[in-house]
Amino acid sequence: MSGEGDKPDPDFAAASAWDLRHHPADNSFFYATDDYKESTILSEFGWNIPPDSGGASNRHCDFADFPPIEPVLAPSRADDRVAPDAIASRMVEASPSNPSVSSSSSDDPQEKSPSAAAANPPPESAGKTKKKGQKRIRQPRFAFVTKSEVDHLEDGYRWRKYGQKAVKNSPFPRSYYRCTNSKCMVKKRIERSFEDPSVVITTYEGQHSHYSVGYPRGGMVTQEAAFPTYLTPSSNNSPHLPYHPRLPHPPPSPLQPAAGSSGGGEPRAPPGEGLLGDIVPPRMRNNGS
DNA sequence: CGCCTTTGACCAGCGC
DNA sequence: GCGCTGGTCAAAGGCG
Repeated sequence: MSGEGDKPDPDFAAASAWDLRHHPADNSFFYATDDYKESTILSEFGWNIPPDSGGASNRHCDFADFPPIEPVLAPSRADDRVAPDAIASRMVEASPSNPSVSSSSSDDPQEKSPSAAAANPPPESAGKTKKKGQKRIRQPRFAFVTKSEVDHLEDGYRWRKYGQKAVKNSPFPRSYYRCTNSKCMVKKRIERSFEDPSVVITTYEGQHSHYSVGYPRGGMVTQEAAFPTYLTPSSNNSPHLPYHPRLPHPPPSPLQPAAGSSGGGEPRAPPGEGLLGDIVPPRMRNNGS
């Protein structure tokens, strides 16, 4: 990372239309843009965003084509006061080739601690993760910056809100959600950017341990049932019928923030709302400096 | 009745 | 050691 913070990343320089956004509360970085060439740029990040997505404010992406989710940004609070440039440098470290990053998962030494069972417990104990005296561990995290009027974006999974906190330096509270699947430990945080209230920052943590969407009342729902209408990336102008993420076979897949889906997600989402739009990938590619 | 959100309290980690 | 902040728990209430 040395030196990365004081000179522009070639990729960043090329992507002049990108707007660096720093999420101070979590110390995460995002690149947001309205330029359609982002798809090309995103591909370099390992994200496959459909080029034609019907407008910057209602964009979807095909997460199913994503490579295995890589760890992320979001260093701990300890870095809160680090200058943005320095943080950007840390992001470079947050790559597979730099497992030293705190957010790394599989090789996180903390997983060997007793608390590992708490944060990554066996299925039968999922849901009751935190006990007094047990240490928290960080699952791999990554975030999306989306432009949406609603905070909670449909992503194909069902979530249960378990907390809300006021965020320092932000007038908007942060909401904490947990996957309702008892075997799934995935969490996500949702908050609005204090810089741009129209921007929703969704941070996923962990990997879904189940294949499809959640389990709506009445039993498990298959993907086909959950997504009766399949919209291709190029035809997803309708906000009512989100693009169906193509889930890989077989499961489980890496944490996949299935783009806009409504089936097993929240009970409902107002038409035109709650869909992942204007998605911006976290910068987690090693820029190979 | 079951699931969900809300909300205050509690805990852990970190900086000073 | 203290204070701050993020993250989580769990009870209570609401809703379909």
